[in-house]
Amino acid sequence: MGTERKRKISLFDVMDDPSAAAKNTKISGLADGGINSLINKWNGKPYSQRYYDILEKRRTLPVWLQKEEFLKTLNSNQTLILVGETGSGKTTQIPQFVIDAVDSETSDKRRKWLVGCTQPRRVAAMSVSRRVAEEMDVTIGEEVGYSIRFEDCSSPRTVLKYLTDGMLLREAMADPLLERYKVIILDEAHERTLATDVLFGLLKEVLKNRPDLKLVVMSATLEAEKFQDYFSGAPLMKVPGRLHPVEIFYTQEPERDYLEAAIRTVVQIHMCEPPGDILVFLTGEEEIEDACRKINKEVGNLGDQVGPIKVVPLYSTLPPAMQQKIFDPAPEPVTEGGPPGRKIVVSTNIAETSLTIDGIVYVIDPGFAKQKVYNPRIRVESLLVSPISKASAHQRSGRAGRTRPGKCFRLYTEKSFNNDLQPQTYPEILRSNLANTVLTLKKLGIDDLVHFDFMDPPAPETLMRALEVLNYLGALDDEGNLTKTGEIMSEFPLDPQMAKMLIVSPEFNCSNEILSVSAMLSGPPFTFIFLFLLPLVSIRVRLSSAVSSVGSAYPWLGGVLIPNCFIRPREAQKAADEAKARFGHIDGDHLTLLNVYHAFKQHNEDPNWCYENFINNRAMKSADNVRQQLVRIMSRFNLKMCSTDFNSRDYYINIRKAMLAGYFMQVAHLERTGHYLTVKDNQVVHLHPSNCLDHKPEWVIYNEYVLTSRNFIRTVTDIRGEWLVDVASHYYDLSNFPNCEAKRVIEKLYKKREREKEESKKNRK
DNA sequence: GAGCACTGC
Repeated sequence: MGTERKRKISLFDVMDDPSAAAKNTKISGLADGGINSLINKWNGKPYSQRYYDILEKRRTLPVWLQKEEFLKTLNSNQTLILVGETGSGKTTQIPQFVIDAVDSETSDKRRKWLVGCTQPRRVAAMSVSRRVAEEMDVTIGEEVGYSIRFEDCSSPRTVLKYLTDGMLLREAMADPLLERYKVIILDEAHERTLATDVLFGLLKEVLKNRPDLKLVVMSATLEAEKFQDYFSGAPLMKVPGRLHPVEIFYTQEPERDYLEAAIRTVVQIHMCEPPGDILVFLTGEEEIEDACRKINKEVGNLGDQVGPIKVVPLYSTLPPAMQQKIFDPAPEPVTEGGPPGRKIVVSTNIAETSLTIDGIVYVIDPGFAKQKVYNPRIRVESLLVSPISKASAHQRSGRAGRTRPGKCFRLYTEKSFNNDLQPQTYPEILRSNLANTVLTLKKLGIDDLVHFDFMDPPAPETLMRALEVLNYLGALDDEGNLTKTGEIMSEFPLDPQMAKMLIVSPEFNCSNEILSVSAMLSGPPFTFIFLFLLPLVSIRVRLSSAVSSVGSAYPWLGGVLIPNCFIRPREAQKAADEAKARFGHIDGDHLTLLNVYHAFKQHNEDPNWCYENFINNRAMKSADNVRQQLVRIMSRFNLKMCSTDFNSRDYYINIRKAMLAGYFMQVAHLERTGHYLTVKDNQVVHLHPSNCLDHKPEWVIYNEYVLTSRNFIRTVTDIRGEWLVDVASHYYDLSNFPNCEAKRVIEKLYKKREREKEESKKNRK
């Protein structure tokens, strides 16, 4: 042991590693020369005992065995690909290796350099940076920090910053060469989020212009060679993970009903397998709740011959208190020495990627997940239950081997796994509406999108659609160049339509109200579990997420997930509906949301008021947060905050007109047949039953097009046909309009306008 | 009269 340690010391002492000296001190009792090393070079304070305790554990991480190799490779290359499985320690250790190396070769001790490490999720950026600050024995926000939307926890002293990939993209908009950074680490690159994919292309350009910048791409398996090709043969390093073996079982025959098969498998495991918790992957809330009931019933029928079970559902919209239950221990045996209890977690993909549950020994994988697909032709996207990828299946099975050897039951045949599953899930950029992304790219100075070096180029049609939308919104001119309006739009963390509606809202004298509506329509109202208690050694961050996120991938409007501020508990649906009706505005759902926001403020943001009115307090707080951010951006561009007099007839009219100025491409017309057709695309759509209108308006704008049991438009507001002609005549240009009822109506409206003009002329004469 | 996989600025 001693020799091994000494060997390690000799390997690392090039790096001026204080821990090496500390080891020396400990082992041989030599304080000599170790005195300076007992001082933390980052903050000049003596190391705490805890530092050494953690260091001991850190050194056992697989990645430490390759520290020297890593630094050598990094030293002689501008780009490096690092592949590491779960438990290798790459997310926490590699960035520390990097800052040590940069520090030792920088003569300028004023340290005007920074190392950035991106994460796809905020929680990861926060928790990992906290952990690393602890490991380095510094205060979070000082030498080590993080930066996420709404929270910049870093200082001028910061040398290592964890940030979300989207945040780095935002920084690039202001600092196109990312000049603050010496090294950028793109972590979880295999997830291929929209932001990471854009960063790939951007960094490839930046590296050409900045020979002093280095890039480390960290990923979990499989696609590494693809990354290598993309980054012109950058060296590849592999770090082993640390997972227990997981035995994989397939079914002999394809299962007809995966839900039934999953439940059957749960029961069998519970009856026949040794103790250990079960994780079942299903596709959605309803299915999960259904499965939980059935599992309870079936195991209940078995009586006392089996141990007690605790069945826990898990999906993102579950209230946090309920989510917390996944960490409860398995139930105790009913009688002493009786059959042991078992916890059964029935979860969506959230457990595949974002969340880790320790103690899982058995995984049941039916092989399906809900995935978003985008069809640029009809500009509609929908959630489809579809087969997962091999990478995803691999990640799911890995969930069984966190604490000890486990088993994974795949409810499909081995042949099907080999032949039918695609290796990776399509990256988000191929499944998304790219209006927002294109706007960002334009702002980043990338003019030629066709020749932009995407790792996976999106369909030309998707890019064309995006350019078209941006042109209609006035963000791009006819040559495709960013306009002044486009510049401002790109600064808003919103989809282009919404950004446009905000920018023009002062002209309609209602920017205060449009700000509130926008905030209510955006923001992250999602509930998630936040874990402060991190495992000492390995910090888990999402490994593979073949079935991973789809960002701004909504039809038409490209990217607003309605935060449902209305709570509707199963046991109090009627009361909840009545409460909602009290906020209802007959002209539409947007105005209803405005009512809710105003009421929330009038009641001083009181959580009790929220509870009594079936309003989601978290969603409201989030909306308020978003609103504040939007206000700051508005002020930055001298956009006036104003309101029409509430008692004026025009109060709501102005708001509706301003909304139309952004959302004129999302209009539906009520046909004489009694159903709605979307304008120009002529898709038959239905008002979503959640709407609060008391009538069927002839024209509506809608915020969301959802394809479920029918084609629904959700969050709709009544507008007038005349406004189409007034506010968006460039889009409602009749020479470029498919022949339909709506066209004929608009034609009449134009003629009416003409007549009015004539008359007013006459009257003036 | 219906339902929401998961993220991000």
